[in-house]
Amino acid sequence: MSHLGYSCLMALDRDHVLRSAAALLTRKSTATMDEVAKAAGISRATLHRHFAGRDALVRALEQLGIAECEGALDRARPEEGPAAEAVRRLVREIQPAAGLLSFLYGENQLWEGDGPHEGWQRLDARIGALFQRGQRAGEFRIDLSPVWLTEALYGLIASCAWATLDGRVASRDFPTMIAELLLGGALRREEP
Amino acid sequence: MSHLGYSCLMALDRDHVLRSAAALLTRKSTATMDEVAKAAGISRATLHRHFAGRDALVRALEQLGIAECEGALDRARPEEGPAAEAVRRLVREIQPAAGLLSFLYGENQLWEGDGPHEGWQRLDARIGALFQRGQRAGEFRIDLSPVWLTEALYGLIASCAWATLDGRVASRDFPTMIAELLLGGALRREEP
DNA sequence: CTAGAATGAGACATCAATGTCTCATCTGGG
DNA sequence: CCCAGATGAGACATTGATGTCTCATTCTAG
Repeated sequence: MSHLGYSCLMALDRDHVLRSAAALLTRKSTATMDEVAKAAGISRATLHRHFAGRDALVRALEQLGIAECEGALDRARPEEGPAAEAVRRLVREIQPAAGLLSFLYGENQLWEGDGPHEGWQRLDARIGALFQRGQRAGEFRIDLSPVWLTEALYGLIASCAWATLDGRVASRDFPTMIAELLLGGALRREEP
Repeated sequence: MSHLGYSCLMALDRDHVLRSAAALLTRKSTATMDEVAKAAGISRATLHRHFAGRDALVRALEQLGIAECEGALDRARPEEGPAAEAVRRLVREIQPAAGLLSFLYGENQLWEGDGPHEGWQRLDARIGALFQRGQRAGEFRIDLSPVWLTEALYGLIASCAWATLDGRVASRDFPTMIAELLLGGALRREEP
């Protein structure tokens, strides 16, 4: 195997391990390094060659989660068109990362240090700006702060991801359930 | 100390320990038995005299959480008046237990056994029935299932409890933020 | 006051997860 | 074919939390 081929395979492996770990930890957040290794189909020794320890693994998953969110946000084009439509696009794009996000959301360890990772702050700011744009445009009500709307979006994503895991919500309904509740609420609208 | 007096004091202590533990674990869900004991102002030995182990402590907290929820639900009179008002009452009554609930919500360990505790099922059913009543009365839209609305309520409570802890949401806004978002959503209503 | 009950402090063994190490084996490129 | 790099299997020590135990001290009912 050439040096180029080697690097390439390592990178592929690393990504595969990361995604397997995300899938497992989504279901069982206390899984052992041994279980993570088995889930990825590699030995514990190799797992340690990729990630120095559990902490490093979680940090890598955090980076992955941030990257997926930023990608989803980019694809959702949050500055474009009505804010409500942008929110719907965002929820749709973020669905594949929902499991990983709900895991990270529950890792209090990540939020205990000297403030959250810079990446989360940037995401919070971008999503908050989207809600603020909707408020300025008169689309969104102004008595719910952008900060709270952002937080609520995360909470709904985590709830729905979790409810999807054991079948209380169908996977195909994920985008609708979240976006409709967040935007329109439970109250029935008056028919015009 | 008489046998009667003994039992009484033990019960008081037990409740105090339970509530201290809830307050601590809300902030740091991985707190040690030692930290829990210190937070309650007792020694680790005494803590073990009250609760056989960490598992027993978490189970007791689960019971407490269920009891607090049922109490809140009772006081909210979910069968009375408009469903939307009943939801608002429920959110208001449940606020004091929000921290404990968000801790329990994150303890995946509780949901991994042979289905969740019976108490949660009963609560889910009661809250689901409230949303269903609202749908039948034409108050709530029917394209969001009662199961999802119940799940979303839990998610919003957990998010808001967490956001309250580090000051992103003011404690006094808790009931409004949750009820308004859940019921009305982010979209601005047309002025009649 | 006195005896029994409860507590606090700490020693101690246990246990599970982790991190590190070695070595045999496998694989692919030269 | 041969070798460097990667892997898997497993041994090993370490660490932190846990559960159990003892004993001295404190407190309170009688």
